[in-house]
Amino acid sequence: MVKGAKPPLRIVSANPGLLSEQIRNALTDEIASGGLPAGAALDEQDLADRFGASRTPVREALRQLSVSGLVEMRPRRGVVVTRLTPAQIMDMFEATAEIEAMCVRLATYRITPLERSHLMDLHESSRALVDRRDIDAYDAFNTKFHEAIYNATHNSFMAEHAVAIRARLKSFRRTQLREADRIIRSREEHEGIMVAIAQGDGEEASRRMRAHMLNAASAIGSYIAAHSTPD
Amino acid sequence: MVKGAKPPLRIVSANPGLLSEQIRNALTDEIASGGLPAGAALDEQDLADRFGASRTPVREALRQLSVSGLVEMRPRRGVVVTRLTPAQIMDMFEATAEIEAMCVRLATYRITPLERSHLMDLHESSRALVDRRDIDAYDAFNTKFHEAIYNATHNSFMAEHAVAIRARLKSFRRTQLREADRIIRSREEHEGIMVAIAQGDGEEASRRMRAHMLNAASAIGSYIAAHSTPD
DNA sequence: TCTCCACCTTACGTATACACAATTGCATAT
DNA sequence: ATATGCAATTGTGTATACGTAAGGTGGAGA
Repeated sequence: MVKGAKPPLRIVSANPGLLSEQIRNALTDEIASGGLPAGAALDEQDLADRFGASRTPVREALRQLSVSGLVEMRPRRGVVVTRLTPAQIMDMFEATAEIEAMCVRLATYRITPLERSHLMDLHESSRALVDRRDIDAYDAFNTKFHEAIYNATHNSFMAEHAVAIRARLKSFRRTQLREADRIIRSREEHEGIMVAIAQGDGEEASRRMRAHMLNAASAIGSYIAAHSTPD
Repeated sequence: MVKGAKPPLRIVSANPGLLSEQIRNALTDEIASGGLPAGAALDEQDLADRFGASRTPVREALRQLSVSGLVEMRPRRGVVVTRLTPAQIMDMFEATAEIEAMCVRLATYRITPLERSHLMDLHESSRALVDRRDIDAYDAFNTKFHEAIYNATHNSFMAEHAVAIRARLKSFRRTQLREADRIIRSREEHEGIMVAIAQGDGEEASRRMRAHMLNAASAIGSYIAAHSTPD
């Protein structure tokens, strides 16, 4: 392996796969995390330079992101990170609330004992995070909690869609947990949902989930209204 | 304005727009209509030749279709029209039923008098189509009927998603109407939904819509089971 | 006759080149 | 000084070229 001094081809954990896919994932993360703020112009050549690639894979990544709605393409006028109006954001939160409510209703009727046990463990684990006010960890837990519910619907199409929509709202959801004591109320609401699931009352779980999501939405509603660009 | 003889900017009905977009729309139609059956291999050069274009716009169209789930891309192994398992199809129909039920519940509470009037006219117009057993016309009406309900949610995000999912299932839905008398029962179910909407009973409208969609699903369930490839 | 390996063909992934539309800046006229 | 039109520049849209991985085919060995 003496000649192995060549660049180690770092197929270490996950092979590089398609360049366009790497770029797509990187851009998705940057947009979701707010690194690329809404309205930011995405110059193809700039991005190509940044990723050390040519424009072709960059273009393909941008085309794919436009289908997901993360970016907007104006023909011949470039690509920008989608800038959502407060009304659009609220529409998305409402849709999310309804979809989550739907998922938890189905999940209540279909969850397996093993899945329910896992979900309860997950919920229990969040107590420590709330006590520590560890917002980042709670946010990560929150995603796992909700995804566990999606999977318990045993409808992979629905689960995938729910995950996609949730990811789409990621950047907005994080701000909401910083609202005073929202994290505490969030866990209390989860508690109520868990009780309803344990009782096998899908309708009640559904109502509680909808309220939970709408609470989260209104927690950031004022934030959005206050910080929305006054264009 | 004599010099106004300049080219009239022909944004008349639809300017040609982007080549990749034209190709994407064409492929979407062909897949939805069954012209390109599930499992069909999509050779980039072949498609490029067919559309009189180069591979670049074809590739971009295919990348976009893969995000919508209409085609599957295996890196370095080509693109094929997505072949859904019966289980996946049923998952999609169930999800559609739930989403439609959600939409009609919201729509019942939010529909404007004008929209309700339009919806009733639309429903009334379907009687003649059923009498004539005009399946193609009824299918077209059906799409308008359901989309009118989506729009009545006054949540554009939800409406767009519902339209997208409905389009995704188009090729399956059409077969179902050919089932004996399904078209008659379909209209009867619409009737029940309209009554619930008129009474302002969103929950009832929701239940009826779910049943309506699940009836449609099971109407083709046996068809799918009978015709599914025995791989 | 079956299996395995090497070679070849095909077509995908990426890079690069070119054409043209849109925007921007400046000059000119009102 | 403001508005309007022209020109230059920038960057997108499409075409083409090239490297290479995946799959097929033929031959050789068992």
